[in-house]
Parts: sequence; C-alpha cells; structure tokens
Amino acid sequence: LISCNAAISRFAKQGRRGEAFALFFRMQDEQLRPNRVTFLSLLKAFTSPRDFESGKRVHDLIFERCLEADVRVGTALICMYFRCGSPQDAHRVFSGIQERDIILWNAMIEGYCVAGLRGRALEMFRQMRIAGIEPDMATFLSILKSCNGTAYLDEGKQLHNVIIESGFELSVRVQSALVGMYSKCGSLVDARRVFDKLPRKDVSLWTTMIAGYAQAGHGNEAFELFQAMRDAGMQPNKMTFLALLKACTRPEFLQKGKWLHSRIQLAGYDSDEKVGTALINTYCKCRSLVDARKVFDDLRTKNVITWTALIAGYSHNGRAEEALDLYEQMQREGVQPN
RNA sequence: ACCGAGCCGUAGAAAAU
Repeated sequence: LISCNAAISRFAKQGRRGEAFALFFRMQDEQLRPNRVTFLSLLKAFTSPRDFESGKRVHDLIFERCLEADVRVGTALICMYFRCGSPQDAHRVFSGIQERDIILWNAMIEGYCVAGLRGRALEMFRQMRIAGIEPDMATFLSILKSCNGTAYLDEGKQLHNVIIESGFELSVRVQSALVGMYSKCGSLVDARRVFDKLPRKDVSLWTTMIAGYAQAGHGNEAFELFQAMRDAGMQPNKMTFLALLKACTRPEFLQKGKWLHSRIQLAGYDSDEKVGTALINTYCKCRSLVDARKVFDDLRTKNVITWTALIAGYSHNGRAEEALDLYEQMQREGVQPN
C-alpha cells in the first residue's frame, strides 16, 4: 500500500495524472484498499478544469468511504475543486467540515483569491476571525496576491500595516509578496522601498523586483538590478530569465535580448517550453522574426501558446502568409487552436 | 539477524492571444 501511495504521489506531482489514476484502480484490482494518504496523493493529479469529472469521481469514492468530512481530505478536495474551476463545489465541501483549522480556512481564501473572487475571500477572512482563528503567513500571502491592480493600492498599504503588526513581515516570502503587490498596484517606489530594506534577499525576491520593472516597461532598471543580483552572488533561475525577457520586448532591447539568450543557453534553460516561448515572443516584439523562427524550430516540445507567439509575431509584422501557413502546420501537428 | 530508505491537506517570483 505504501509503495502504491508513493508511486501515485510521484505521478500526481509530476502531472502524470493518467498513470496516477491507472495505478489507483490497479491497486484495487489487486485487493489493496486505498487509504486517506492514497486519496490525498491522488487529488494532486487534478490540476485544471479538464480534470473536473475525474476529480468528481474521486470525490464520490471519498464520500463512500466517509472521508469527506476529514479536515485534511476535505482541504485537498477543496483545493482540487478550485483548481478545476468550481468554487461552488469547493464551498459545498467546506460547509460539510465541522473541525475548521487554519489550513482549511487558508485553502478557501487562497482559492477565492486565485479565482478572482476577492469579495468572497475577504468574507471568508472575516468569518475566520469570528470563528476565533488568527491569520498566519499563508493567509496574508493569499490576500496580498489578490491586491493586483492600481485600484488596490490603498488597501494593499493597509494590509502591509496589518502584516507589520502581526510580525510576519520579517519573512522573505512575505517581503516578496509585498514587493509583488506594490508592483502590481503600480507603485514601484513602494516596491523598491520594501526591497531595499531587506538584508537577506533570495532569488525569488530579486526576481519579483526585476519582474516589477520589466512589467512596467523599465527595462534598464531591470537589467541594473540583474547586475546587482549577480554582484551579490545570486544565481538567476528560470523565473529570473523569464522576467528579464519580458523587459526586452521592445525593438531597442534586441541586443540585450540576444545577450540574454546566450546566457539562457549557458544555463541550459533554452529547451524549456516557457522560456522558449518567451524567447520567441521577445524576438517577435523586437521584429526579429528570423531569430524567433530559429528558436521555434529548435524547440522539441511546443504547445498552443508557443505556436501562438510566433503566429502573432508574423501577423503583427504584416506576414499574413507565414502566419496562416504556421496555423495550418500547427493543426497538422495535432495542436488545437484556442 | 542487524541497519537503512519510500506515500500524507493551504502559503512568495513564470510564457502567447
């Protein structure tokens, strides 16, 4: 049983949901009875709306086993339903759980935040306080994430104060979320103020600040920070490069983009789907379609986003024929347009 | 025989249109 659980857990975490599911059924053919851990592991395999039906089937089995009201299984179910796009089902599970701990409340708050249902998230937060449960770091991280537009700057600042009072502001993770919040709310000055105060910065924090500049079109600041990051002895990772590529999506940054490309190759990230797509996008926005095409042709795996990046590149540069050819080739290779 | 290893709920940065 433990071996099966371990394998299911691995498959689920690697996104191999078919194999996870198959093993789940096979173990039962061999008279092994799934336990709580089996379900907790399996539920991680369902990650998007297309998995909704499968997730529901597992929910039925959990229900039959009377595990639905168990707070840990319930939390995993709730997260599954949010990932599969059904806040309603998530809330239904929540209603059936009596013993509500902080993790359960956090899962609801996080789910609503990610779904863009800020109001419901804040309502959950209020109810949680009424139930006598104090917010923890995860609670604040979720709510910070939902302050993602200029309209939320004031609210974000208030929240920042609450976080300071609560003592969680010392965590680098919270700091990173604060920097991200201020960036998304359009206040790079506040973001930078938080960033500069920190003596110990990790890669995510550097990347968040770089992404803030990149997103706002401040490419030079992004690269200055990248230099400072390396001077501080930090190794950039995939996320850092993705943020920097975003900063190069203007013709003036073509040379910077090429330089980055070579660093990406050195670091071995050039075969990554997302990095590859970002490279294609960068070259397209710099109007260097030949370079974009070269990256595209060298990619081993392409998804609809990869194809769209290049198709859009051709379109925006008046190359309708190539765009249409590519569109047809995409379908011949079995990728559905969205 | 002894020793060791393996599964378990929320939480910061990420691509096109």
